[in-house]
Order: sequence, then C-alpha cells, then structure tokens
Amino acid sequence: MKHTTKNPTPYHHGDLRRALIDRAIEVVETEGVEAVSLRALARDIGVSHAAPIRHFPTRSALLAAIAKRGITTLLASAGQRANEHGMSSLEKLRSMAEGYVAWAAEYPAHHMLIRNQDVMRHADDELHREANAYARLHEELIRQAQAEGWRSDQNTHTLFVEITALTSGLALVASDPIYRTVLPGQLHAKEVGSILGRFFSEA
Amino acid sequence: MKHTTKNPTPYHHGDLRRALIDRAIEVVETEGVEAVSLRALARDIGVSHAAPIRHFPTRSALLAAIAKRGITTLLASAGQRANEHGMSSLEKLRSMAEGYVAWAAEYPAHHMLIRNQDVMRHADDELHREANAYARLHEELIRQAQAEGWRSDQNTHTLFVEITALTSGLALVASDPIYRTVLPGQLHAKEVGSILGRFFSEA
DNA sequence: AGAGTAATGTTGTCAGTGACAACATAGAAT
DNA sequence: ATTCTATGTTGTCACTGACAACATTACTCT
Repeated sequence: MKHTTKNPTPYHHGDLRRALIDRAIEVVETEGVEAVSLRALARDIGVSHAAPIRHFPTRSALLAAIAKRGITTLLASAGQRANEHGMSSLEKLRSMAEGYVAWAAEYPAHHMLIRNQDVMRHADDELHREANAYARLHEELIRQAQAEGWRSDQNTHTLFVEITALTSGLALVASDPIYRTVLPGQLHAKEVGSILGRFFSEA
Repeated sequence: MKHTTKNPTPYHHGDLRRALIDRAIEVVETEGVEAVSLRALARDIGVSHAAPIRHFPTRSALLAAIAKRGITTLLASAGQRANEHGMSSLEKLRSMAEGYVAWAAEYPAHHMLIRNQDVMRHADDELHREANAYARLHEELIRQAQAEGWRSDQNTHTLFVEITALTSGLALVASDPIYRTVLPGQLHAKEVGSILGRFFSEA
C-alpha cells in the first residue's frame, strides 16, 4: 500500500552524486582535503556508509572528479578568453592569467585539489590531458605574443616558466589560507590587475 | 647472562626519531604526504607499531616537525643572505628569492609540507612565527629597496604580493612533480636566475 | 500495464590506521 | 646497587576505505 504522506527519508536520495560533491567541497574549504571522509560525507548527507561507492568507487575518485570538474571549467574559461575577438595575443595572455587567478579565488577548493599531489596522483589520464591542453594553449599564445613583438628576444620556455610561476603564485596567494597568516592585509583584485597589467605591458 | 655476540635487534633503536623523520621524507618524496603512516614507518624501520608515539604524539606532529625543521633552515639561509655585506637591498632581495627557489628544489619534501594545508593546520605557533619572521624580513627588504630607488613609486604591499607570488610560483615549478606533467622540458637553475635577474633589475 | 533489468541504497564484514593504556626493558643518576 | 626515566612492546578501541551480498526503486521493452 502506498503512502499518501511524503516519505521523510526515501530509499533513493535523488542526487547523491551531487550531494557528495557539494559536501566534499564544503569540507575541503573548511577543514582541508585530509578531512574528507566517504563515511562522514555519507553521515552528513544521511545515507548509509557504503552508498557513496555507487557513485565514486574510491575516495580518491571523488576528489579527482571534483578536480577534473574544476579543470574543465577553468579550461573552458581560458578557451573563451583566448578566442576573444579584437584582442592581441598579449592581451589574451593577460586575460588568461587574470581568469586563472580569479578562478582560484572563486573556487578555492577546486584549486587546492588540482594543486594536491595526492589527488592528482590518482587522477585519470583525461584530467592530465586537460591540464596539458591548458598549458599548450598558454604556450601557443606566448609564441604568438613574441611573434607580435613582446619580449621577442627572450627564450620561450623561460618565458613560459615565468608566466606559469607568476600566475600560479598569484593564484596561491589569492586562494590559499596559509598566506593569510603571512600576508600583511588582504589581497585585492585590483592588486592582481595591477601586477598583471605591469607584467603584460608592451614596454 | 649477557650476550657476548651483538644483539641483532636491540630493544632500543638508538635514534628512532631521526629514523622516522628520514623515512617520512623519503615517503613524502616518492609516494606523497598522504602515504605517510606511522605504522608503516614503524614497520619499515623495524620497531613496534606504537613506538613512534614516544617521539611524535600524533602523525600530524611528525609532519609538522619536519615542516618546522624546513622553515628553520630556510629562515637561517634567508637571514644570511639578507645580512651579506656589500649588497644593496635589491641584491639581497634577489638573493633571498634565489635561495628560496633553490631550497625548494633541494628539499622538495620539506617544501611540500610547508605548502600543505593539512600539515600547517596542525602546526604549533612557533612554526607560524618563523614563517612570519621570513615574511617580515622580506617586507623590510622591499621597503629598503624602494627607499634606495627601486620601484619607489609602487605600493609596497602590492610589490610584496608580486614578489611572494613569483617566488612561490618558481618554487612550485622547481619542486612540484605536478608541473613535470605540464611543463615542456626541464627547469634549469639558469632559467630561474635569468627570470629573477630580470625582475630584480634597476630598470 | 507488467516483467525483467539496471541503478541505487543497505547491512555486514575485513584489514589498515591513529591513538591510547598498561606493561617491559635498558640506560642514567644518585 | 637501587631507583628513575626514557624508550619500546603488546593489546585494544574507534574510525575508515573497500568489498560482497542483499534490498529497493527506477527504467525499459514489449
């Protein structure tokens, strides 16, 4: 016989996969990657301890899935910025860097995860392919900017390293709570803009 | 009755603390922070599973102790570079940045640990104090370099962020295995020198 | 509509781990 | 020599990831 009243705890959750991801992101942001436990997530959500396995075979798979989602959105945003009309390669480079830093600040959990050795170690090939796609897009733009006259006398690889370092560093400072202990004062988006503006200038 | 032959496995290890640290560093470098397990370390070394607790009350304490040791040596090296005679503040800044990147490349495990959110979260106040000492030394040098004419028109905080980001980023690229997937080719010390030389130039 | 199948959730279990307590041993101090 | 303290061992507990066997729901095909 069917219930006429709503069942308070239905057998099936509805969107457990999404719920796991959302809760995991919360935990990463508040307590760190280490604190993510499949059983604790299940408890928080209100399902049995083994339910998560239907969606993510291992804990690493869950974290890697979140990281992958992050890289995908980042790559999409970068692709857009790199294909904007009426922009020089140099302007595109700057836009990509700004986009990266802004993305890290907006999604600190995703950023932490893609920076986490233990997570990336268990990531599948596609994730690494996407990360490489981002790097190659970057590299190609640098080459073009150099062809258009920007720092054309410098070694492309060195320039790539420099841009990668500066961008990654800014993303770190923008999203990593560790820096909040060390940094005197808050990091403002305007500062990032000013730093990148200076770096990606014609001079 | 006493043995006249050497006991192959003495009751006391001799220097278990050191052995734990050494083995933990190896594991961090080869398998990542996550793979460090007190019980596994004990097994590898050949002591009982609870022996490590005499030296480090928790797993976090062990990792934090290694991180602290790292920051201490880093700070010592930075202090030396900052007090070198016959160097302008700008040259000292450059030397500090180079020292940091070289340190990260030489001690990747230590660098990973001080960058690890989960480790630093459980670190004691003294560790944070040392990290702050490093930052304040940095800041003071920037102020002096500006007083001596370098980028004197720029905001000190923004400059601090920029240097921190560039240095941290280079250290990441120099020591983090993740970048080996993305980077086309190896990172050479010469490149780091060229990047920092350009950045810390009078021009 | 109804049967059969796939997807999803549950219960039970196992080995590995961190942490703790109680006990054992060796070396140092008096 | 006796006692004390540092260090190591054994035993145990709760928690976790992973897996297997089973239950329930949703979906599909006719």
